[in-house]
Amino acid sequence: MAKSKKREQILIAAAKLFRDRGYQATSMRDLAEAVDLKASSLYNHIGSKEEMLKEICIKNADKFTHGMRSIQIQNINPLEKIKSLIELHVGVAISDYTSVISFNDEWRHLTEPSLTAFKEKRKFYENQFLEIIQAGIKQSLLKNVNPKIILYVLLSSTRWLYDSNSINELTESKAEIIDLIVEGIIA
Amino acid sequence: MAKSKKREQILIAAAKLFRDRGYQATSMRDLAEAVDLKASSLYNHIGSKEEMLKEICIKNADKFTHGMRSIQIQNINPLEKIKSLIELHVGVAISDYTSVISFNDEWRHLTEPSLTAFKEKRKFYENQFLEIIQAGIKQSLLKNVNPKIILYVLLSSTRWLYDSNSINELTESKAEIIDLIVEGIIA
DNA sequence: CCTACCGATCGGTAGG
DNA sequence: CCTACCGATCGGTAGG
Repeated sequence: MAKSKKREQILIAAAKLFRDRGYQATSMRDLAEAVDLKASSLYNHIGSKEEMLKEICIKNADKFTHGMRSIQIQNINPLEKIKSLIELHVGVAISDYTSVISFNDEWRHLTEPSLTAFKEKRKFYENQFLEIIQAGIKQSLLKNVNPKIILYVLLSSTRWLYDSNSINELTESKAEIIDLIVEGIIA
Repeated sequence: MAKSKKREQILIAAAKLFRDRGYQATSMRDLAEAVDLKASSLYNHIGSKEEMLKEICIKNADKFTHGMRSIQIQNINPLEKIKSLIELHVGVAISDYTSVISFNDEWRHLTEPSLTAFKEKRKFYENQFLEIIQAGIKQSLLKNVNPKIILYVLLSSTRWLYDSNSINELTESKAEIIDLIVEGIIA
């Protein structure tokens, strides 16, 4: 097997273990076993345990950054942009639900300078999101509520998608999920 | 200091460390230092590291179970019950945001039989919640959407409250938060 | 409540 | 890619 292929396999197994047990509770020996290797052999493919976490976190952060960029340049109103952003979140969660949890919960185990780099990426994304919300309020498209509250409610409301065991049965419900979050639950 | 008082102090410090660093990344030596003790002395007050996690998780689970019970017996329609439940979630998060994160994220580090006991408590709560949602749909108070999706969106939409640094500035916004979740973000 | 210490396990390296 | 091994750290105990 090509070296990069094996590396890819290791990263996928790592993301899975990080999701199931958490970063700290995953040992390099666990990971080695999952890819049929001895622990020491992992280091022919990866630099360190943290390097894998960093790669998973940054890769996911970039998905959101790129999604944001392509939404921002569209000629649609802030409310439509928000709907697209929620769709982005649902889409990323569904397409790669093993690694998106590291992005959400395990990033705090990064050490400097990766930690700051990650947090800045995230902050940048949230600020862009916030600007869209503020524009939406200004145009009376959104309720005149503290924009940060709207942001946090929106960001968290898709956070069940990747630790639900029922993710498979729900992937076709994207439109319903967006509708619930945007328009509420009332009939 | 009375023995139970010190124990209480240890549990509060533990909840804080579990929230900030995660259960696995918190060592008994870290915890000891936080309460001005040597690691071995902790064991005069607590049985084990996991016992503390269990206590924190179960204590929080009980808050939700009790809240659910008092809401269920009220003579109000399903939609009003759901609003009360969201208020319960916001209230618990605000009143004890250091330990509610263990309840949400760190419980998976429990071992048997505590793990099953916890999961059953949680399942029971979710089932009760689900029944209220189903009744709401039946009475055409709620959108006719997969009730599980509604449940998960509701449960996750308050999950930002305890890892936000801005929790203090938002505690007065309880009504706005509930309104956003129930009625959506559109003006 | 402390000092002293236990076996187990950790991430990672040396050397081939 | 493996065997063999490193120092560090872990949760927890003995004994006073």
